[in-house]
Amino acid sequence: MAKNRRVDIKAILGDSDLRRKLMVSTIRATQAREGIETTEEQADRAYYVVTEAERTAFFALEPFRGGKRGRRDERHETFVRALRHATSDVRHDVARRDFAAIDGSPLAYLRVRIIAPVFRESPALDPAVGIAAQGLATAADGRFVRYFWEVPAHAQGHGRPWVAFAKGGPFSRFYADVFLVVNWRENGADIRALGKGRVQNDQYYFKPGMTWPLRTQRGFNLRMLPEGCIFGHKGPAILDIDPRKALYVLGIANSAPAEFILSGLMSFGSWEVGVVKRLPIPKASVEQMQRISRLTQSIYDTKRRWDTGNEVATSFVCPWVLQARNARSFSETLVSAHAAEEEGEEQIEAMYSDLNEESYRLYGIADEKRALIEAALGERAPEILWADMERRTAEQKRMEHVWRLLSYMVKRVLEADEDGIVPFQSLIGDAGLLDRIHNEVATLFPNQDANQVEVEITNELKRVVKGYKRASSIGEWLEDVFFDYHASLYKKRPIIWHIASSQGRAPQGFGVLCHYHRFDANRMAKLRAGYLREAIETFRREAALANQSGHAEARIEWQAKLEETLALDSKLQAVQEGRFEGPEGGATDYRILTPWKAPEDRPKGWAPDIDDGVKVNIEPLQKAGVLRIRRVV
DNA sequence: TAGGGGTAACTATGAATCCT
DNA sequence: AGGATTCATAGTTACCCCTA
Repeated sequence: MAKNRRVDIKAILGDSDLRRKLMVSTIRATQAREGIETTEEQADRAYYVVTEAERTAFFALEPFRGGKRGRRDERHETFVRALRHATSDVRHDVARRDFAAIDGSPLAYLRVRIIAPVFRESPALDPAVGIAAQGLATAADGRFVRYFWEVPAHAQGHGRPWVAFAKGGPFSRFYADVFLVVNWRENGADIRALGKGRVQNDQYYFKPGMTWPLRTQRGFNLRMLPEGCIFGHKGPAILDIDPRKALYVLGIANSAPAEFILSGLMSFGSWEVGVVKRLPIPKASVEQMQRISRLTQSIYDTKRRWDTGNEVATSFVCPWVLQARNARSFSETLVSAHAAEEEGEEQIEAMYSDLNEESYRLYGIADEKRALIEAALGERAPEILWADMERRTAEQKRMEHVWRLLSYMVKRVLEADEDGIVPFQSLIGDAGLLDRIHNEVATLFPNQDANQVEVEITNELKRVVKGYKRASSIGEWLEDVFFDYHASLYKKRPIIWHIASSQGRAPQGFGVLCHYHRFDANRMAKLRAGYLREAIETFRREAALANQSGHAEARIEWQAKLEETLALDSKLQAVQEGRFEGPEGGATDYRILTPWKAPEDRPKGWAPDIDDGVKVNIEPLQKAGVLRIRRVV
């Protein structure tokens, strides 16, 4: 893709000579387009008048419009009086430089001239093709909103306690995963009971439509809203759309000319409902409509298909590298995953460019005006397939693929495990994590030699790539890198918890991975009485053995592991009991302190309520310092 | 009640700088 | 040199309030 940097506007405007030169030539060019010959001198004089004269007058005539309560329109008279300074509070003289400070203001008049015909010829989105409305505001998102992975799948869906919730989110046109859920027990009884939130337009909840993030600096971006979701105040929606026109509207609204029109309508940095309602939707022939719809559908499909490889998307199937076909080695797999991404991205770029072409045509905007619009829009956010990895190098993407694969294998191991607790080292009757990962490799790469794949994975992990911690083996990666990566992939709401006897990259005497969904009071007891007890006994035995056989160094090593693990056990005991001393919520308060629950309703000891979310439940473990990384939330 | 608006705070990122 | 830390910035979110 060609790199075209934007002109440094600030530098030009900061230099008065440059500014003058630029403006004088622009004035002459603009006049010439209207068929008026202008000499350099004349243009220079005009420039002097509007800039050096320093002030621009604004007249606030709106209050004199009349009409409403049978009052006469007095704007003319007021205007004349204001010219003579006969009235106050009507005329406002504003310094030119203040005016210029408002982003885009120099283009406002131009904008009106360009888009006025569009408004005359095309009906507004609402009510012509659908209705636009704000949605649910919980007023306590921390209490009512979760990432979908935080709550069990069987509790999610329309008619269940947790419902998919579209509330803005990162920039993405056409398609965006709805990765949040909102507590909608008994029709949102808890949210309504709190009384602070706003349950608005709920007759439209669960209907299919489109939604957009209210505030984004990267431009207007509309996406499909699947059936069965609730939409939010800051994630408003367009609903009740004729299904035959839905894709057409989605395509048009995401086009460059639509963004230009919308940005002319917005007064502040929000794509308010009122702004989107007024977007003119051009009339189109059946063929034109089909063409736009086809392009839109293709971009949507491509983006959605890509998301099936994203572990933290609701549509996840398996990571991208496992979707690669016909690869004979792991490194070929990586190459093919990258090729698939590049190909998809090229396709959506091309389709988006076609869509823009078609949209300009439908809006009746010809080349000359189009050039002005494109200049005003500047460089628009490109269509990107792997948005999380925008502006990353091929090396970084390659490493990300490797980490995602390992992450997926850990997830599978934890989900398959009967108690959801997997120790790093093998204990009696329980294979260690590394062995199980090995089995996963064999299962997931049935046509390749598992050992060979592991060697290749290890070679990848050894590479030095910016932003990725180097690891010299899969085991090291699992111990030192996995949890940190998992916590950031899962946006500080990890569901696999790495409990260890030491933090950071220090070698761990003892470590386990626990699946948060199943890590209840019983599993905590089992962790201590089973896994930890067994490790402690082993370390004690080995220390004694080493002592007997005179291996002083080995004895010291086993002794250190033993002490570390005993310390871990006593920290876990504090969490298990919900011990607290000192001030409430202080550093030595190891209770689960659900902020929205009264002290008597909070869990007693380690009895986490999954509905309270990861943030609240992981806190005591973090405080006790039993997690592999110091800070998760 | 619903739409609109202001702004502090948070978060991710990347460059610069410091530390070992 | 490589990692950790700091700082600045842009983009986004949370919270609160106003008004028709």
